[in-house]
Amino acid sequence: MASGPLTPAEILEAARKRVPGMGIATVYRNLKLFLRSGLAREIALPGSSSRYELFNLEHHHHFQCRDCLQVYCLHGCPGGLHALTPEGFVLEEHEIVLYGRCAGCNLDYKM
Amino acid sequence: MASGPLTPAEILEAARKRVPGMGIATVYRNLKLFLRSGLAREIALPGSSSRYELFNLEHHHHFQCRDCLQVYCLHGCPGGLHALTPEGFVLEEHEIVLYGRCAGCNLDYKM
DNA sequence: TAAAAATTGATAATAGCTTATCAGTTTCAG
DNA sequence: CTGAAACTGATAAGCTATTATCAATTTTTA
Repeated sequence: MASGPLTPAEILEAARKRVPGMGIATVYRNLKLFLRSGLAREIALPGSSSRYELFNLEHHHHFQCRDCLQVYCLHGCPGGLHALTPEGFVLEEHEIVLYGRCAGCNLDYKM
Repeated sequence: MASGPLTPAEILEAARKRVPGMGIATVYRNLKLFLRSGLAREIALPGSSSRYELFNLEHHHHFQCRDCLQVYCLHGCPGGLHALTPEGFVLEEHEIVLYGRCAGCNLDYKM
């Protein structure tokens, strides 16, 4: 299980550990099917190409380390987002991304 | 004042109302300066190119309409994000994006 | 005001990601 | 088996967004 959503290139790299010789086209092809059928969703972050994750996971959010750029899944959700929604708007979904420094990079920094 | 963060193309379009003949290169050039000096920040959303907004605004978040794709600024912040941050991680910033239907599109839908 | 430096718009070039193509292979129904 | 349909990997092609280039113009400096 991945620690967070993956870019197509990362998906390819991971898949090749089980299916050596897989091509990037297959990744994009299946990704598109997964997205269309609602099995996966796209997470866009500044500075890199979109990442994707399976949509059968518990509702959660993400943390990107400013140092190693790794994206981690978090547990839980602060809630209270309806309070931000303007009059007349309908809130359907939301995405929260935290930015900072992960434990590993934070440690490196101190040494 | 814009209702939300703009793509480079939208920035160009807006700027040309005041400075006709401005080129896209100038937009990117100045955007890069703004970003480097911390005057502007980048908002990435799935499906479109990054949007940018001035960073001298009150802390706030965004709402994208699934219908017209317009991005709106919201007021306020739910807080409580430190509770999501794993042990050993350092939280520096965060971004919240709500998705749904804006008042205008919601109205159209009902008619 | 003259020369140097900085900025501009147009557009060519680049870069990166995504899709299309195609021949070879696999799957599967009959 | 057997033929049709679906799928595959490699790679060419396409597409967008961004950057580099360059001559012309504007601004700055002394």
